[in-house]
Amino acid sequence: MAPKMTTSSYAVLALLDLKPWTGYELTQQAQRSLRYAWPKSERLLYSEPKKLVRLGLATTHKEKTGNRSRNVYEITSEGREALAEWTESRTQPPRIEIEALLRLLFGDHGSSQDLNRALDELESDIGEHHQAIVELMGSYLDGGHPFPQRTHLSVLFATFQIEMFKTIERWIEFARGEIDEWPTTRDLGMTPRIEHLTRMLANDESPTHE
Amino acid sequence: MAPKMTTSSYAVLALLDLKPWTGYELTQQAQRSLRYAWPKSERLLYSEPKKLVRLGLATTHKEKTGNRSRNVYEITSEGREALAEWTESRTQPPRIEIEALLRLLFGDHGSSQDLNRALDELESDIGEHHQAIVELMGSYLDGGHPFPQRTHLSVLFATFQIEMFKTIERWIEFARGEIDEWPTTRDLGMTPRIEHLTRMLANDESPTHE
DNA sequence: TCACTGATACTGCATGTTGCAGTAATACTA
DNA sequence: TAGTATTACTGCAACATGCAGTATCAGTGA
Repeated sequence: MAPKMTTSSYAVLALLDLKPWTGYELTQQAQRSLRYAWPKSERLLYSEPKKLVRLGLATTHKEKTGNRSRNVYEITSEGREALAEWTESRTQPPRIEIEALLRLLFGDHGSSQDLNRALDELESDIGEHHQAIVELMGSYLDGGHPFPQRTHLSVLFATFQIEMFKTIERWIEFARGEIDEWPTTRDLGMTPRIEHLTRMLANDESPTHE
Repeated sequence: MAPKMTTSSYAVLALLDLKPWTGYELTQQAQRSLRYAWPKSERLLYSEPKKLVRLGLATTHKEKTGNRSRNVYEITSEGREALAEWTESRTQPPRIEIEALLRLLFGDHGSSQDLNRALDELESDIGEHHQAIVELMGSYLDGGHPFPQRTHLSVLFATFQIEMFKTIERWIEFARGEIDEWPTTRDLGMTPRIEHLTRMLANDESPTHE
């Protein structure tokens, strides 16, 4: 049976539309630039271009550096057609996995220290990415974009990430403040403060902007 | 070999710590309440409690309604111990998959109409969830929380979701405004406007709050 | 009362995806 | 010249998803 084109297949195909890449370059590039929109494992990123070749959407040939060879992949015209079809299909709904929030939801199993540690870890994970994006934007100003004519797309995407990261960091601060006021993590229930927050949320207001 | 405890295993175990559930109830409950922190398929949520039983962290027995039986799962004391260990482990880094943003990154393959459609779809997906949370908060005010003594945790988590959804919706508006000014999606590159945005991002400022 | 729809209550299987271990050449550096 | 880091992958077991399939039960309208 012909393998199925997944969103990840199209992501790799879209990269190949920019220029030919080796398998290794694809893994590096995809992890750098697509990580925040479509995070995929190195292993998969090595497999996808092979699938594209099987489907006739890309070609491959080996290049040699001394005694070591690497696979270079190139998009075909069928590949470009497939990309056009992708554009017409419905996007998949977003999917957000944050284990720190799962810990919060079951925060009454542990101490508020445990909860704060989960928040610290989330802050540190987000902070790393946040800083990386800010630095990337600095490098764009110095002409460091690998495809200068595509800068507008990268930058508009980067605004998304910065907004997200700032929102999460602001919420972590807010959450820490709330948890600090809790005498315990367990059986607190609908205190006046929590009722106030619930009422704001039910009116679609932002408690972190008070 | 003993199967490995994944974060999803602990998520189900944490639900079982609240009360015994049937397999079906677990799938429903997990999809409703955990969807935004830890989205998992129905199929997995049927499998996880069986694994917990194999590991001795839960017990199971069948209950009959007429001719139909269902599996009821209950946590064991070993299960409670395992939960305590989970609390001490490092949380996994957050993972965010948004195909609409992937489309934006490769937006120069299609028209600005295609791009706007991707944004519309994202807006509609987010809007659904957004509305559901607001309504859920309304029901909490009417005493509708299934575990009233745990309301504080649900509500603090809900503030996260509301902030996220509002941020994404605000960004979509912003992105539409930017794209509207583009004569084309292709080869725009570093226009003065894009340079202005890049400079703001490099200074860690929010262009959507201008 | 009887057909029909929708919710309950799952299981099996193919396929997609990840993590890890393993292999080996090349480049850099102390 | 030895040791480390980077390049450049592959194989495999295990995790996870989607879909089809099976069967019971509850409620509704004709």
